[in-house]
Amino acid sequence: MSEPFVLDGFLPYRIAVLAGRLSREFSRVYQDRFGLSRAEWRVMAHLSQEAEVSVREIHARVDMDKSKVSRAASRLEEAGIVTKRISERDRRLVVLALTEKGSAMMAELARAAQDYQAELIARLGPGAEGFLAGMAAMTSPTEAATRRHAGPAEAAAGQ
Amino acid sequence: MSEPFVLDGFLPYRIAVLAGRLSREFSRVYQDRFGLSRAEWRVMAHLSQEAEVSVREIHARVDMDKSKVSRAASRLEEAGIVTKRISERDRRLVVLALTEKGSAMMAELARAAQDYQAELIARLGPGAEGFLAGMAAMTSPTEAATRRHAGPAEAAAGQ
DNA sequence: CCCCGTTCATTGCAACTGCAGCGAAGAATG
DNA sequence: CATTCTTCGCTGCAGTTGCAATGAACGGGG
Repeated sequence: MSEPFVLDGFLPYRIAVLAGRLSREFSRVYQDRFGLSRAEWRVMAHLSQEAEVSVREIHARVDMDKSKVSRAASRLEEAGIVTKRISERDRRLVVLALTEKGSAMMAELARAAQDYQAELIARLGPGAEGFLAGMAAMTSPTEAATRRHAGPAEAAAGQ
Repeated sequence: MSEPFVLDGFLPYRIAVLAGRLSREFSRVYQDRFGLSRAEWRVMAHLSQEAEVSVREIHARVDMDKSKVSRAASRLEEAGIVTKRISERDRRLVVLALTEKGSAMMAELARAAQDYQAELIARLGPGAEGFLAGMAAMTSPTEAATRRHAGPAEAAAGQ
C-alpha cells in the first residue's frame, strides 16, 4: 500500500514544472520580440478573442489576480497597445481593446503561437489525444475533495 | 490551414492554468496546516527524498532559483524544520537536513500528498496512462525549436 | 427618492522574485 | 606553491505579486 512519497512522481509538481518550462520556452517570442511580460501577453491574447473586454472578464477567465490584470492593462495602454475607456452601459467597467498597433502585434504573436502549438502536438505524437483528454478530466470540476468557496476562476491568485 | 488563434486551446496556457489550479488546491494542505510557502514545501519535499542535500542540488533539480532555495532554507531553519551545516568535504556546500520536527511534518505531508495524488489519478480515470505518457513526451528534450543555452533545470527561473 | 449592500477597478503596502554581483572555497595550470 | 578560473551560497536591489482597503457606480427595497 503506502508507497514512499516520490516528488518526481507527484502530479502537481510535475505539471508545474512542465508549465514553467513551456511558458518560458514560448515567452521568448513575446519577450524578446515585443518586450511583453507574461501577464501582458495574456491580456493581449484574451483581447484577441473578443474585441472588447473588461478587466473583470479577464480576471474571471484567466488565472490572474485582478490587480495584475489592471496593472498589465495600464502598461499596455502606456505602450500604445491597448486602449482603456469607461463603459457607457456600466461606468464601473473599464473596456479594453487592442489598438491598431496592438492588433498587428497580436497577429504576429498568434502566428508564432500556432507554430509553437504545432510543435507541441508534434512532440506529443499519437498520444496527443490521450493527453488532451487527461487535461480535460483534470480540469473538470470533479473536486471531490478540497471543496472551496471559490470565486471567479477559482478566486484566481497563485502562480 | 490557418485556424484563428484560440487562447483556450493553447497548450502552454492550458497547462499553466491547470498547474496553478492543482498547486493552489494542494497548497491548502501545507499552507493551512503548517504555514509553509510553496518554495518551502518544495525544499522539504526534496529533502524527504534524500536525507542530506545541498542548496545547489535542489536548485539543479527543482524549478527554483538558487536564491529562492537559499531563502526558503533559511526560513525553514529559523522555524526549526531543517538544519544547515557546512559540508566537510566541500566547505562551499551547505548541507540541508530535516530535523525531527521537520521529519514529522514531512511524514504527515507525504500522506496528504499521496491522498491527493490518488484523487488526481481517480479524476483521470482510465486515461491516466495516456496523460502521463503525454507528460513525458512533452517534458522530453525534443526541443526542435527554441534551443537554449540552458543551465541547471533549464536555468531555473520563471514561475 | 434615498439607503444600503454589492460589484468594479485601482492603489498602498508588505512580502516575494529574479538577477547581478559578492566573497569564500575549491580546481586547474604552470 | 602562486595564480587564475570556476563553483557555491548569500545578499542588495529594483521590479512584481497578492491581499486588503478605497472610492466610485450600480441596483434593489422600502
